[in-house]
Amino acid sequence: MAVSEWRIDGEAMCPYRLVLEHVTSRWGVLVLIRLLERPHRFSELRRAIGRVSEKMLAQTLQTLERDGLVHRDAKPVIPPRVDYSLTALGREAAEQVQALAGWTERRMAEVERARRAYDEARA
Amino acid sequence: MAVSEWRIDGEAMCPYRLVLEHVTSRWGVLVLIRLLERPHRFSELRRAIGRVSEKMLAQTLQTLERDGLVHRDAKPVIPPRVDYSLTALGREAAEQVQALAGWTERRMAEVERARRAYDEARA
DNA sequence: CAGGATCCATAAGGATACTG
DNA sequence: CAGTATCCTTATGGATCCTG
Repeated sequence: MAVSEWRIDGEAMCPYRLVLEHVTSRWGVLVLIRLLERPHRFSELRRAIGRVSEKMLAQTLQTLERDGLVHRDAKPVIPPRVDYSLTALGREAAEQVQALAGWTERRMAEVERARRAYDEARA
Repeated sequence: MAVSEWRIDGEAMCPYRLVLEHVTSRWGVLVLIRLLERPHRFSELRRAIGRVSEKMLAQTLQTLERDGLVHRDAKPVIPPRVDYSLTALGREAAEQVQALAGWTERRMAEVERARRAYDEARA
């Protein structure tokens, strides 16, 4: 399958929304946050994130690489070794994403309180 | 259909990831940014965002309301009038989201340059 | 006008098997 | 090990019709 076929976009959308969707995508968020900590190999990322299929991880990494956020360093050795790291641009994106994720964690208790109130109000 | 059935989550995931997915969801991002500007009625939001179906907009608003980020004010008049606005919590979330969206817009040119380079490299 | 209900197309995502 | 290819299931999202 060509890269262009599995891209998340069906276009016909302002281009910046697309990047936004890439970095805020389910696995994009988690990859960026992990790589902010340090570079990771493919299988390290898989284990660190957990419950991500090889397919989705590969897709996510390729999308982020194409957007210039992630750098892929494939060493020509056997067995293969590929390291992923953030580019300067990717680091900026990851910091924004982490800020949002951090806010979410900090406010989680309030959100859960709101949910209980909402659910009770119509039960 | 019950609210619990269309919720974005299939659970079995750490709860904060869920909130993160709500606020970073395709329409969640756009709704929060619009409401940061000022309160909107349902159909105002539809027009402001563009190309969102009624179903998706309603779903998104309900999810955000349940999470305590959006306040829904339904006036008992005919024809119905419903205003949506941000709660204090929602304003915080929206500001984070807007920061991310702002970064994306500012860096768009760089991302497109990276994409061209990527595509050329394998064409 | 603000949505709920229903039906339908497509896309996201996972499992498995396979390869350099 | 780091993916690709294939098949399959489920979820997302839109169109349409309906109602208070």
